Amino acid sequence: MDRKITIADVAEALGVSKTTVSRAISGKGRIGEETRKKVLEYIEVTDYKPNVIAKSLAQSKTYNIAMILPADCNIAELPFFQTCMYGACEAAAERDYDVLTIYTLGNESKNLERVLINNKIDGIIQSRTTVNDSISALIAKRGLPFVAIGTTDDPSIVRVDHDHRSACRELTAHLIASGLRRIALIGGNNTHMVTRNRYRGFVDAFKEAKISIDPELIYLNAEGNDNIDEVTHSLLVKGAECIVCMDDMICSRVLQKLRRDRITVPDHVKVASFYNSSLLESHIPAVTTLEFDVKQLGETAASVLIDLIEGKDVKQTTLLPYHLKIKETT
Amino acid sequence: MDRKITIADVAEALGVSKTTVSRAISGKGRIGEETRKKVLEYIEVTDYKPNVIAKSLAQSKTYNIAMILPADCNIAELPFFQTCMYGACEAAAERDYDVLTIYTLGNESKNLERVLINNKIDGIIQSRTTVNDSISALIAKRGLPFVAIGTTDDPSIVRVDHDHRSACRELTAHLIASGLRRIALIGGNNTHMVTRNRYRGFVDAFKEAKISIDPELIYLNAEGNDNIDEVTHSLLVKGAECIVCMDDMICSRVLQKLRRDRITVPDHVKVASFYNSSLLESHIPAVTTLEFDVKQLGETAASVLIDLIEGKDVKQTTLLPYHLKIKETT
DNA sequence: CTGAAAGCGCTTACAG
DNA sequence: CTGAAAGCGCTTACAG
Repeated sequence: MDRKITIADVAEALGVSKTTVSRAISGKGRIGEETRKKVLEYIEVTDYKPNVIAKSLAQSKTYNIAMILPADCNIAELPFFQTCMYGACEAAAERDYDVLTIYTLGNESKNLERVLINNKIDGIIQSRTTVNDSISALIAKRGLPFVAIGTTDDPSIVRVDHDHRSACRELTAHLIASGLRRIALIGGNNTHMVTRNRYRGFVDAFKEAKISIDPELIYLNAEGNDNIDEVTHSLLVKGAECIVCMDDMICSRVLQKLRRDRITVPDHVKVASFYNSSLLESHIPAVTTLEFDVKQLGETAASVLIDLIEGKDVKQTTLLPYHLKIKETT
Repeated sequence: MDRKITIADVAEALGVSKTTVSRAISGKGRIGEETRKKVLEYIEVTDYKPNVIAKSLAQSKTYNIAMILPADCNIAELPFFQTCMYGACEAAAERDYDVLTIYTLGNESKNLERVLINNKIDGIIQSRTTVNDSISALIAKRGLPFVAIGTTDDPSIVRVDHDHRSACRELTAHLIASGLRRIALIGGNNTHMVTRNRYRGFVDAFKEAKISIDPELIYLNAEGNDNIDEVTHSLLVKGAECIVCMDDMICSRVLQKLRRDRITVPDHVKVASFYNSSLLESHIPAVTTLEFDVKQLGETAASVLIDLIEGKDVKQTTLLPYHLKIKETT
């Protein structure tokens, strides 16, 4: 491979200064239309590509963003994070940024700190927010542009999310409207903000309908298969007419348990999920769920972050739409 | 945030040259023990961290590697890629490298090309190899250090993989040894090298046992749930005594189909899988599978790649071990 | 509108 | 063993 052509080569070949070439490329600073065209044409022909590292050093910018991913997510959450990541990469590439991945385990953040110290990124996307989020706090302290996917305690943090609360309210309201009263809820890890949001939406719908919730029918932090089996069983004993699952992992386990116990859906009991991943995709009967465009979520997060990095105005909160899919299980 | 301290600051504070400070940190070049200690101590106390971008420019190195991930993998493969990626990130961080993600869709590679052009990486890990891999070819042409996870056509490519062929041979041999003869095989996408390798191992075991394979019992490219249901059904009709599944997605679908049809495992038919993900984790009865340490695979790939980048000698092929888990389904 | 020059913060022959 | 200086390839006040 022959030596890469540099801005100096271009300048010399064209008989102009490096400054001029730089301006033609960046579009910053005054420059004659003639000159600009000449330069742009030449770099097009010669396929000159500026060295991003040199640009980084001169501008103190890396054109990299980081995505923080939980190393300890369960298998059902994987498609979410992966799709988010995919969307973020696509949107970043569109603006000539790359994304580097940082895994965090619980509140441990040594990899994040390494990357921050090494100045390898211009901004960060956090893919999941938790209660008392020490990771968010760490980033905020560094003053690096930062976007959280999800809900945060700290109102100053820019965030992007699906409108889980409204979505879950709407699904629940639909169930209530269809005559159901004893609606049970099984939710996952309650330190995740998303769990809390979904729960709030559930509560909202009951409040609006002026019906009180039977606390006996609410189970949060129901992780692990055995636990879910037990919960499902006891909900039926307590006369639940419908079981709403906060995620598809839970839902698919509930459906399995019901099938094993020969309890038919929707005849004996209705089932719905607050999420719609490929886990439930081909389930028969089709499951009533909420549908969110996760790739779009990742794209939006990256796009908002880059706006932030480039000093544009961004909304503090961007809420993405959802779709309610009413199917056979309810 | 006050201005970051630079190598010049350190040099000045210590009354030495930048050269000396640089040498103390990098360990390259002669330097007095006294001086080195003094410098190291000072940067320890002041928490000086060299600017990686400047280092990059001076050395034409980025301390970034890229991991190529398929954007179109199915949900059952996700844990594999994610765990691989996690392992790679951990191993890279250990040596102060970061990893940036590139998604490719089929043979499309515009994101890869962008990253190559921008000189943002020192090397690449490809997470899955296919037949006639145009991505590999593209990278090889650029002359960038490159490690493939999996098997490649091109023998010059450095690769890291689990020993799928031996593993599948051993599992199959075990089944044969336990008296089974009509052993069926259901495999996935046959343009993936891993599918071919597993198939070869299956064949190896039959050859060794001097038993011929009934081609009627072999199904490759069996993707999609409906397809797998049909295949399962027809295999039973053809008198299969055991169904070996090449991956857990297939296996879990086969088990589901058998359950629906009230066919008991292992009484009526035996079942085994060439892979062991959390998909099958809590299945009852427990499934006979092969076990691979995927995180270790990612770690090894990153570690070999960085060796390659740093000019160390690496083995052309690194094959990682496996474990055969004989359980109740056979 | 254009350019010479300094600067970003490192590394590394070269000389001593 | 140590240092002055040039260089990596850009950007950006500043001057004209």
